[in-house]
Amino acid sequence: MKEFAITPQKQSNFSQWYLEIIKEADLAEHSPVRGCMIIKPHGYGIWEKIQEILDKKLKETDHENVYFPLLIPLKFIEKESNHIKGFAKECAVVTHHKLKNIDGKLVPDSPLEEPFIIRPTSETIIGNFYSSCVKSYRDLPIKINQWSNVMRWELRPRLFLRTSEFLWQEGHTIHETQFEAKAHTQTMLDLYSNFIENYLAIPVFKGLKTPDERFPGALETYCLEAQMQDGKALQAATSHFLGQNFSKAFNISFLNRNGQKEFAWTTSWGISTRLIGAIIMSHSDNNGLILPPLIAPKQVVLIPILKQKNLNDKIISLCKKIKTILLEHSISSFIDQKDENGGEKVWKNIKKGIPVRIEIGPIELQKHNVSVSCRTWDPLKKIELPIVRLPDNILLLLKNIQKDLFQNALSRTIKQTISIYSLNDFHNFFSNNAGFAISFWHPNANNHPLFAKYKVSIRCILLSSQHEGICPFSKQKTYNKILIAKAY
RNA sequence: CGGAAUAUAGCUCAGUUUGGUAGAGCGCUUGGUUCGGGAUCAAGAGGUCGCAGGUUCAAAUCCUGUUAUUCCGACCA
Repeated sequence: MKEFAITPQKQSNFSQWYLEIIKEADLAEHSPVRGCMIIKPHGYGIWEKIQEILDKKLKETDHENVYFPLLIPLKFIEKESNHIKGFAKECAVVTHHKLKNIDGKLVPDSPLEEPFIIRPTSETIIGNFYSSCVKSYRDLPIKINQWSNVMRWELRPRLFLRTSEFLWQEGHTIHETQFEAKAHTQTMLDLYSNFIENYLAIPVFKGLKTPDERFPGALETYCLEAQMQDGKALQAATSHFLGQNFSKAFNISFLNRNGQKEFAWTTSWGISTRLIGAIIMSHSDNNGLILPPLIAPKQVVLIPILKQKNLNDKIISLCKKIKTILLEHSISSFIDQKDENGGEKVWKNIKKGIPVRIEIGPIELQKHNVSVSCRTWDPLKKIELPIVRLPDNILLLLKNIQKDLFQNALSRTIKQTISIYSLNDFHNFFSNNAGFAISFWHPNANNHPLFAKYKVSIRCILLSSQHEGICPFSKQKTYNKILIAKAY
């Protein structure tokens, strides 16, 4: 037996380990198109769970789903100057509308009078539409959401973390007042952090992006930053307060309660398939993927052990019965009936990160027991559970796995996060450690050369800071604290 | 988009220096013995060597171009 299922181990080569997890857990593959991935059933199943849970939360908070076109007229992007600056460099452009056959080769034909871009985000096309819908304060607020794909031409793609095409959810809201819009930006940030911590079991820091890292066209960009097992930061969600920038660019105006014309206040916010990368890099080990039960497409795998032909039918029907009983308790499961060697089958399910494994063979049949193992345990450890009250016990195990994964990720994050108060601390920490440093910071502080030296950046200005201190970069008094880290 | 490395069977790789009939292990198929921790024996299938040109009697091997992947940088969610 191999010592570990995954080679290389995460301690020796984290990025290769990450790619190996994706391969061994059968989540996704490269496609013939550079930067675009094929998301396979197990990987897409995780995305569907994310969609299912988040979609419900969005609807509970009075958002409605819509769909806008993939193609956006070029002139829309030109209307907001910061927006152009941010996205012009990474837009795929559609310039022709048919193909011509020349000596067996197809070449683009019939240029479009006005080219389209493939959406990198939809603020512009949505803004354009709502300019004609919004007439009165009575029309507001408008709270919509879109599940879609977007394209941002990437120079260095990585599966799930940075692909040219990715799947996401983009919410857009239009409000009567600045106060309401700002509050909504915060509400969505909170909704995301609850979702990511409680379902994906990933602890996050809430923060505000510095002007350099802001969404192009936003007045404020809020974010959630999570620490991966290698100590690097991954932005897990964003929420933007767009002020009146887009409403002015697209003329979203209304008559207010005093009968005066006013520009609306807008927000946008999103999460993407990148979260799947965050799940992998937060929880997985050298035996493969580990999925938090609340996000696992299948929470339980039932493995029939077919040794004696006369008992096989009984074992299979017991598996089916247990599957039904589990489903009645909202536990998703599947029977792995593939004709494979038992050990190999077990390892495949370990690598895929299925939270709970149940084995049922002649012994279990006789004892009215099942053998149960959790993905977070040693692969060899098994316990016996009676079939009566099985769902309650499984629910408890799933709950414990979910809790343990969050606790592990949290204690690791805490362990790899320190407060620094001087340039010397900065130097000492990053020359020896991977992780997060928290420091006082004054907005007037210049970009200090230490950031470049250690290839770290300001991930965000933390929302939680309350006390006054001295910024080590500018020596000025400040209430701001920043999170400093290497970033994905 | 700059720098470096790689591309040969489903996977991991040898063969390239010195041009001469395409190799191994694992996996796959079939049959046997097995099966409660990545089994084993036997037989078999499977590749115009990333792609396009060029040199040559002859190219996986030499030359030019190109594409993809991995890592580093710049850029970004």
